Amino acid sequence: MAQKPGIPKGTRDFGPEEVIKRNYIIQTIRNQFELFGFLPIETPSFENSDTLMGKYGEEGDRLIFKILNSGDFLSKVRPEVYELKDAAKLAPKITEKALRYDLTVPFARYVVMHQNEIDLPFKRYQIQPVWRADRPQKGRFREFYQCDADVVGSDSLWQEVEFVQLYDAVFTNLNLQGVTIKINNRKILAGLAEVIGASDKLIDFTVALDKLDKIGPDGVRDEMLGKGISETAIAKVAPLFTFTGSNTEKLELLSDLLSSSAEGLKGIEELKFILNAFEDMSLQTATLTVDITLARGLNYYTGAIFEVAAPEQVKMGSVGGGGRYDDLTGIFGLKGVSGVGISFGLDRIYLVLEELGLFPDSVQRNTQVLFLNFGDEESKYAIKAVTRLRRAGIKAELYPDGAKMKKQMNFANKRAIPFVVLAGTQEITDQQFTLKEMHTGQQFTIDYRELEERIKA
RNA sequence: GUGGUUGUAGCUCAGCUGGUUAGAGCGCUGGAUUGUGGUUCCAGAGGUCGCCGGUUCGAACCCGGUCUUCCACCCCA
Repeated sequence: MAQKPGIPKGTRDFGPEEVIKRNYIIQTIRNQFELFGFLPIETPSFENSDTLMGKYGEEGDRLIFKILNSGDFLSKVRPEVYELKDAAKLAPKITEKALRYDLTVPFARYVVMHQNEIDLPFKRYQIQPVWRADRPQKGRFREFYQCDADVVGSDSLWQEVEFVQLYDAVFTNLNLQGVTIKINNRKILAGLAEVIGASDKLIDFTVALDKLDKIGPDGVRDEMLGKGISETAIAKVAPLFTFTGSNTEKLELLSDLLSSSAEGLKGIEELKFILNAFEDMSLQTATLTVDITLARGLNYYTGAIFEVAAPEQVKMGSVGGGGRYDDLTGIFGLKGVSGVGISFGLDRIYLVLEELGLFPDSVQRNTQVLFLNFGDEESKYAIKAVTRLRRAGIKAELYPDGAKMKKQMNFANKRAIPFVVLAGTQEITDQQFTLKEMHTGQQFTIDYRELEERIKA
């Protein structure tokens, strides 16, 4: 009895057309990464559980795919632990490995393990799949690709400036105009929480603030109240909820609000440095905007926070994110090494480009010429020409079977192959080829030289 | 993880208040056309109605469970 095949929830197969388009995006990103001086690394699909666990917060731990130990793993669990039937206690005993959840933590682990082999500052890029045990939605999968570029070992804010340029360069080269690079600073968020006396509720505060565009000022207020932040405290920062203005105006308002917070003012300074860099150096197609409500990845970011929003007409979550983390490698024992990096969400960029019809025609080009098969003798003649064409850089194929012409022509038609060559006994005698241009239906009987020229043209 | 939603031919979908052998369009295969595709015409193949169980004389249709899809929340690329 044959079983009905299927793939796990949130995973996908990719057909030839999709893979070609995905490769186009990856290649574009990779080109820019290398132009900016990043070097490639790869890390294993799975890590030791304790490398990953606890690095992404409580929510993150839940979303990490754990790998069941091999062998008779249950017999090694102490009976009293097993009897508790507490998944949180039992899991670490029976799942010592877990699938990679992002590329940043494995990179931090890599830096610490290879600290004596790498020269700081170290700029690396990494394009690999990651896995999350999330519930799938549009643009949200359980297996997806991240394309990360990070630099460790430099505190310079010029890195942040370059990452903004890198975002701009990639999206410009993908012909995706109108993306918004949102920037914020964790120190500003911390300063705000400090000023309103809610430093202990920093995460609740920022998570609520992050929802502003979704639930509105009243929604944010309600959520903050619900988390135990007082009415008077909220009133102090309420101007932020409704504030619109230029980047400079936003920073002015923040300077007032944060005048008593050293940390907050430091954050403003950092933000200003980055913005100043773009005063006489413009971006190509992206817009850089300060967004105080941006609070992603709070678990390890300590300075700048980035997020890239797709053009407004596309309903899609962010297509990229990143930020600075002053002490990421500290958890693995290497102190005082700062890192900053960004990530591109390949799968979401794909959906956006598809929706906007931005894949260039050239990425879909496949076989350019198909030689029909009229039998073994004729094929012998054809394959020689096929070989010559391939050596000339032309994608050429010989139909493998001596099937009916209708079938072979149909195949070329469905595959959208622009040229077909017919070479039967007559052509062989004359040392010619009959080239058919599928689009127009025109045919020419010509020699090899002209054949190659016409296909190239 | 919480709440909702979806599933019928390869694809997009019909299928009435439960009632014989479950339909259409497109696609597919063959033929009209033995060296000529796209158009046309003719014929044909293809479904245990997501899966398991229940109610019923009788279930694609009602009920329960489960898987899947999509959506909202949570969170995130």
